[in-house]
Amino acid sequence: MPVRAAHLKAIREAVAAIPRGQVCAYGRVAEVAGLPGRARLVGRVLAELAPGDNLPWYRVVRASGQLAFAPGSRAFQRQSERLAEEGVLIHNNRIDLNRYGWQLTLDQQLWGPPGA
DNA sequence: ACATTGACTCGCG
DNA sequence: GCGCGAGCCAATG
Repeated sequence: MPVRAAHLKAIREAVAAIPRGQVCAYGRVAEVAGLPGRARLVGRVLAELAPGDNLPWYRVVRASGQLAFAPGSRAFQRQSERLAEEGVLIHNNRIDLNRYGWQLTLDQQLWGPPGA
């Protein structure tokens, strides 16, 4: 298997799949992309996006709920704004993943995926 | 070829 | 919650 082009595509698709108004951790994006354990690769890909890229990069956050940028930095503010536009609010520099995290609903967790 | 550096994460104490 | 160490691995110097 090749190393890069395929991974890039998979990661972009995973990010694009994050629903509006929700966020997803780097590690989970990697998993969805079929690259478990490769959260840093996701970060690297996002770091190299062109300015006009449509990918919703701002929906990707740390597993802790914090943004990947230093609080107060320009990048941090940009991301905060984009998220706020979708109703994702940050308190004490972190996002409530139980509320905005892209994850299975409680029912799905308890009952398993439909049809399984 | 080696060392450092990240938009990361997890387990342990 | 925090610091540490260990994985992770492509890019950079």
